[in-house]
This record gives sequence, C-alpha cells and structure tokens, in this order.
Amino acid sequence: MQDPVTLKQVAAAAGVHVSTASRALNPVTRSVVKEQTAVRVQEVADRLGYYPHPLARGLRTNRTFTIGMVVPDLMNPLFPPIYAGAEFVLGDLGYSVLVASDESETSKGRGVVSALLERRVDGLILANAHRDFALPTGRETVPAVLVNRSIESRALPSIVGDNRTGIALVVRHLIDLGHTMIAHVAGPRDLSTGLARREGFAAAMSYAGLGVRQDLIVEADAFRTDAGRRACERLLNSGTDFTAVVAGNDLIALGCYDTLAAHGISVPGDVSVTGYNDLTFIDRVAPPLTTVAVDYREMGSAAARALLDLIDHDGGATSPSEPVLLAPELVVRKSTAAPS
Amino acid sequence: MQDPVTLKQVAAAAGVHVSTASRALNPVTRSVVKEQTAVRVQEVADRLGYYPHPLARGLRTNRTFTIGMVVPDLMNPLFPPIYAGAEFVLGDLGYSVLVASDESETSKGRGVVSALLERRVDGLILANAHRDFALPTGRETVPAVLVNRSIESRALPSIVGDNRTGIALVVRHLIDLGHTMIAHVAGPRDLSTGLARREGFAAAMSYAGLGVRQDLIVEADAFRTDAGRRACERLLNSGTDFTAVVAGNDLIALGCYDTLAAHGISVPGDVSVTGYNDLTFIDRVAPPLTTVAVDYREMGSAAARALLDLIDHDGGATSPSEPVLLAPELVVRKSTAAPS
DNA sequence: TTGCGATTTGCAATCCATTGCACGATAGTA
DNA sequence: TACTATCGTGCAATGGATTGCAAATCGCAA
Repeated sequence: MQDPVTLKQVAAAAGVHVSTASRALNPVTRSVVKEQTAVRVQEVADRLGYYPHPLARGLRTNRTFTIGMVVPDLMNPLFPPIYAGAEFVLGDLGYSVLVASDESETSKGRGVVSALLERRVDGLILANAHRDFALPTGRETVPAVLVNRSIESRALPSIVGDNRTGIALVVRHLIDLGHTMIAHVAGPRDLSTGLARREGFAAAMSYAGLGVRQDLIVEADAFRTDAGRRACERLLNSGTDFTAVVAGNDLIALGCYDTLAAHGISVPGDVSVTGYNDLTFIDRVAPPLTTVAVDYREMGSAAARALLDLIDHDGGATSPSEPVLLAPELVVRKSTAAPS
Repeated sequence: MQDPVTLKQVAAAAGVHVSTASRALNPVTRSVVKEQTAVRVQEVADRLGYYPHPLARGLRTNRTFTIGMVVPDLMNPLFPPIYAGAEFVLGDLGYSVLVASDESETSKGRGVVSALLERRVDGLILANAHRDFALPTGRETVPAVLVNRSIESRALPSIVGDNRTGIALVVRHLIDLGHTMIAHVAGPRDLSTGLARREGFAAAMSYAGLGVRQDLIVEADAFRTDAGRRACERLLNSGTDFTAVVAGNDLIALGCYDTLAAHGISVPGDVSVTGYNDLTFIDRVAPPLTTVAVDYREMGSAAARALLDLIDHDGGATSPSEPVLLAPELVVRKSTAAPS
C-alpha cells in the first residue's frame, strides 16, 4: 500500500537529525543519545511503523543478515530437517535463509555457491559437499560450514554424523544375530558419508575378526533407490554368498529390497538388510527397516550455531579442523533376523 | 579473498565514466552506448570479474530479485517438490528464493510474511494459507500467489489441485469395487484442501445416488498421522458401519491404517482405505496405498510463472480470480478391494 | 563571569549502481 | 560556411542508513 517509512521521516517527526534517529534506534549506539531523546525517537518510530531498509543498511554495513544454504536435493527427506534446524536457530537472530539446490551430482556445483556469494550472504551452510569440494578461490569469501558431509581438506568446519560408529552399530547387531557373511552396498566414494561408512564397515568387520572381503562390497553410484537396485543386482550376479546386507543408506536399502524380492529372496527370512538415516516412513515399509537414526534437525541447528560463531568471532578465518561428530543410534526393526 | 570489483573500477580501467559503464553493462541501455565502447567495457568487466552489487542495485531500482516462499512445514514431503518446481523456474531468471517456514498451525502466521516484506522481496509464494488468510494491510505489499491452498476471498491468484475431481476419482473407484457405505476422514475445514475434498466427497456420493450421511464423516484436526488416528478412532467408536474410508490425505490414511490395525480390522480385507497426494514411499507402506497423485513440482512451477507474470505485467494489481486447477490422477494400489 | 571537560547532536561522507538531464561532438542539410 | 539533428558521454542527484569528526550545549568549578 503506502510507501515504507524512512529514517528521515522518523527524524523529522521527532525533530532530530537522521543521524541522531539512527543512533537512537540502534541498540548499540543508543547509549550515546540522551535518554529522553532516544525514547521520543523510539516512540515516533513505533507509531509510524518504521523499520530500516535492509538494502540501505546492508549496503553501508556490508551485512545482509542472509545465510545461503545449499542442498543437493530437498526431495530427499534427509535435508528438510537439516534446513528446519538451521532456520530455527537463524530465524531467531534475524537471519533469513536463502535456499539453493544444486541438483548436479557432479563435484562442481560452484555455480550456486558463487551465485550466493554474489548475493552477499553473510555465511554459507553447505550440505552438498563432495569430498574434493573447495570454496571458489580468487574471489571474496564468507564464513562457511559443512553439514552432513565433510571434505578431505578439512578446510571448512563440518558437523556430521559419526558414520563409522553408526555402521559399527549395525555390523555389531548383525554379528550378534549370528551373521558372518555380511555384504556392503556402499554409497558413492566421492561423498564423505559413502566413504566413511565403507571404511567403518571394513573396520567393524576386521575388529570382529571376520576379515574384509572385497567381493562382498559393491558401490552404488548414488544414494538413491535405483542405484541401490543396480548395485545389489551386481552383488547377486557375482555369485558370492551372504546372509546380510549393510546398505549405505535407507534409499539404497530400499533398492536392495527391490532387487532381492525380484530374485525371490525374502527379507529377513533369507537375507537381513540394514539402512542408514531412519527416514520418515521407513518404519512403515515392508518389512520395517532396521537402520541408524541421526538427529538431522540437531545437525542443522549445530551447523547454524557454528556458523554464527564464525561470523561473530573469527570473522571467517577458519583453521583446518576435524569434523564435529553427532552420535548415531541403532534402530532395530523387522528387516534383520538370525541367519537361517 | 580480495574485495569485489566495483563499477567505478571497471569504468576507470575502461577509461569511461561510471554511468557509461553502467549503461554498457545493462542489456536494456546497452544500445545507447557506442558499440565499440560497450564491447570494451564488457571485456574489462569480464576480465575483472565484475558483477553488480545487489544491494546497491536493489536500493536504486527497488528490486531485490528475491522471492519469499512460505511453507507450513518442509518436513511434510508435499512441499519440497513445490519448492523445487518454483526454484527451478525462478532460479533460471536470476531470482533467489527465501524460504520461511511457518510452523504455527493457526491462521495468523502473518509474522513471517511481514518479515519477508520487510526484506523487500519482489514477490511471495504462499503455500500455507488458511482459508481466511489475507495479506497484512496498511503496509506496502508485493505480488503474491497461493499454491496448493486457496483462500475464500479469491483476493490472490492460486494454483491448486482439483480436489473435487480427485476425490470423485477415488469415490468412483470405491463404488466400482462395490462399496456403498463409504466414510470420509476429512482434513481440517479451515484449509481449502480439507474443505474442497470434503465437499467433493459429498458431491460424488450424492451424484452416485448414495446420499450424504453425516455420521460417516469425521474431521481430523490436522493433515497429520496422529490426527488421522484420533479421527478414525472417533469414527469407529460411533459404531457406524462402513466398508471403505476416504482419507483427507495420505498421512491421515496412515493414521487410519494404525487405528484400524489396532482394532483388528484388516486393510483392504475388511475395510478399504484411500489417501490423497501420493507421497514418496507411500507405494511402499503395507499395504501400498491407493491414492490420488498431484504433480506438485508442476504446481510449484506454475505458481512461479504466475508470480513472474504478476511482477512483470500487472505490477501486482490483482483482481479476484478463480483458482487454477491442476488435474489429479487416481493411483490404484493394494489398499482397496471389493467389500467382503 | 569565564573556562574546561563531558555530553549530545549535527554535518557530511560513504556504501554502489542507476538514470534524468545537459553538454559536446559529429554528421547532415541548406 | 553556418546551423540543426543525432548520437555518445559525462555530471550529479538519488535510494536509505551508518558513522567519523566537528560543533554545540550543558554542568560545574574556579
């Protein structure tokens, strides 16, 4: 409807100079203005419904109170909770979240990051990093944190799940049930989650004294159901015997369900299957999937807090650091049973 | 790293005045500059990696190339595709999407809208509207469109699914199977989707000559599983006989699954159940749910296009209009069968 | 009453790009 | 050669808030 109120109008109405009005309205500089004046300005501002023009302010202060968040694919139920957790923390502090999805499954995806940087976001939360990711060089940068996936260089702080421990939980669970021939349908090796779970699998197997057989490990080329189907197919075609499959995540596990069913193999009757992530509704598929739960909302919140810390204190100067690990939790359902 | 390049620097390097540089770089005004000069400026700009400061530009032009999108809850698998569709269309044109979630299930939620307006978004896509929603008055407004849910006043354009037709499809399907005693666990009446499906249900029933029995209609207080459970419980407690349940959406249908199972009633053996939305994975629950598919990605895209239209042409002056309806599609699975 | 330090407030520059207006230069016409 | 269109470019204001610095005001003491 009507035009927004400007600071100049507030100042005029309060009978002071704009600079005084500015100081009166800004909590940080308020103390420099005479109490009585500050109150008057504040009242006028409230009455007129004044709020500062974010562009004008940002232009001057070089802050936008906007955070860029990059996700690979919001349709993957994994990411909405991460977003929700982050936005919950950030929104409270006056930040808005600019969401950009980077559908490209390649390691480039610098396009969206650059786009966000050009928009002068105050920080970045990256949920889509490949292991070889690096912020674009040769251009101004902002504080950034990784979430869910970490990178090889450790150049950016990251908040991720403890994938090694998580996988160890399911391996332990399967061994406790009596399994010894356990296969792994791994996620892509170029994502830290895929690699860490694969390494965790190997570590847990050798720790249990079962050894690591490469013919029991296949890799899905994406954390998706279709990729899981194909990978499981390869596993079956190799002719290797196994009584349990540790899938790289829930979607791959669903792909295994499909392929196993297509081969007339019953879960968990003939083969046990485990997933990772505990997606919504994964408890309602047939059979309900034994998996590892990660608190993704908390992960998003933690990432946001870490980012704010970077913004407020270190000014973005980040020294290489180990990922912050969130504890996973085993969720036993009906897709695992003792080997027949 | 280094500071961003400003137009002034480009102009200096090209040996022209900033205004000339500005015109040379802006496609609209490029023709006013001598071709040769324009080329030179462009080359310098490219070499220096110049891009305009969005805040400075926005301050002057009063455009932010930012669209605000409000969703009730991104964790509901319904909304990510809507976002994806919208962002796909908008991103191509240089717009970024500011996502805000309004968890409050009340009809206020003007808080987030106001926050977005204060940020000077160029337009709004609202996916969370209650039937009595209206944009905040007495303040400047921007073009806005509704998606998925429409409002009573018709004051804003909306892109929604054809809920009446969709429900008619499932009712028809159930009748074809031989059902006559069909119950409806409706969604909340204060959401257009809840109301339209309820009305569609009544219309389809009377069209089929089965009449509308109020004792066969209960209302869930939210489009959630828990609300569906409770509502279904009420339906059963009322003692009314029925052989099929048309649920207001997939989540409510899952709630019905739970309650029916708790009462030892088998689906679809004793009672058939239908949902609405065809959520991801709903084809994998036990039993796979017969439901109505809506192309939510397309809905998001359509909303974005409608919004862009409003922004570019009408300048936001909207006259009341009927919702744009997207055709639904019946998806028959295993939760429906002939009555026993 | 004059003077000095401490508060308050005002001035003006700054952030960066856009754009109406005017000036200068070139081309074309009489 | 003089004169008017045209074209290209520069000047300067503008958008709105922030902030270093200077000026004004006040209180209080000598």
